[in-house]
Amino acid sequence: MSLSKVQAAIKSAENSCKARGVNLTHKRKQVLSALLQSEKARSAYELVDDCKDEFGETLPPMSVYRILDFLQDEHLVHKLKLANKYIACSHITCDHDHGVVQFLICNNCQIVKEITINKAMINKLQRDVENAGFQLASPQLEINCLCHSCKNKAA
Amino acid sequence: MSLSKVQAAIKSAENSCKARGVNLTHKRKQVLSALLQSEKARSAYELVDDCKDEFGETLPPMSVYRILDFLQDEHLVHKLKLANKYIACSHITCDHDHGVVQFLICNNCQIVKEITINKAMINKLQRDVENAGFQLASPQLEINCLCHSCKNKAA
DNA sequence: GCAGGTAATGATATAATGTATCAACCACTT
DNA sequence: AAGTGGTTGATACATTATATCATTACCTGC
Repeated sequence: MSLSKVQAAIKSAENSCKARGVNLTHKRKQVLSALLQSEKARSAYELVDDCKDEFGETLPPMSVYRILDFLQDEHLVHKLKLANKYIACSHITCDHDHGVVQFLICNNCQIVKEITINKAMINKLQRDVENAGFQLASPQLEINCLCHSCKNKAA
Repeated sequence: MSLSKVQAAIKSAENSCKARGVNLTHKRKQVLSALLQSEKARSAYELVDDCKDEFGETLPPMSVYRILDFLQDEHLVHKLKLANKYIACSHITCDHDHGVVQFLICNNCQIVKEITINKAMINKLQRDVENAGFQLASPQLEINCLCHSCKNKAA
């Protein structure tokens, strides 16, 4: 993401935090900024390195985990459990309605692509899940995939 | 799963391994058996304990990981990445066509439930994924959920 | 039966990810 | 300035997983 867009996203996140009465501190901004700038999902320890490289901040891993928890509570960051990595929520910069976003995660190189799928489909899935006595944790699925380039390499 | 069903599943696994020219050894059978008997998904280290408790076998974790890799290669076991745990493939005992099985995983207690969903839906998802230049690793999705009892506790 | 090879397992060390706990710091109020 | 709550640091440790080399089991041709 371009630096100017990152700036705008941080600004917007700052506002939404203020509105909710919580504090987007300097270090929380740095972690969020590192995530926004990254093309790929990042692990907590990668974010420690990112903040070191980019801001000269040596955050202990513990703090990064806490900050990630905070950012998740504020819906600014999403954890991809399939990859044990974190990404900035795409809606931060793009608030208009764009269908239901799904995460395609390459099992080989762990690159993440977001696609939108039919809402009717998610609704159907949701009904099936509820009929089984469960409840969808999120309409965003994490989907085990192989990306184009890894698929070709494997062949 | 009842013991007699476990026996039958092991037998069937033995045959399919023989057909493929690989060896379902004693210890591999024990790990598979522990998985089949378990109601829930098990971690590798839990399987170490299971084999100890049940067979008096003290397998080193390294061996369990290798055995799990083998069982996955033979499509006898599936790894749930969302939970970092392993389950026996349901088709081992039940080979007739029963639609597409999906895993519902409770984010709180990690109980796993399998439901079957419409094949048309999976086909549609598959097309969407392929249009994005990706490829489904498996038609079996791992779906972040909350189970009935955890949902009630949370309320 | 046994030398030699391959498959399977053991043992050890270590990496990667994440949590628990208590201490220190900082900002704000009074 | 002292108290208070929120934030961060430091340390220890738990859990999951991999790398590497040694050992054992089994089979095959002789």
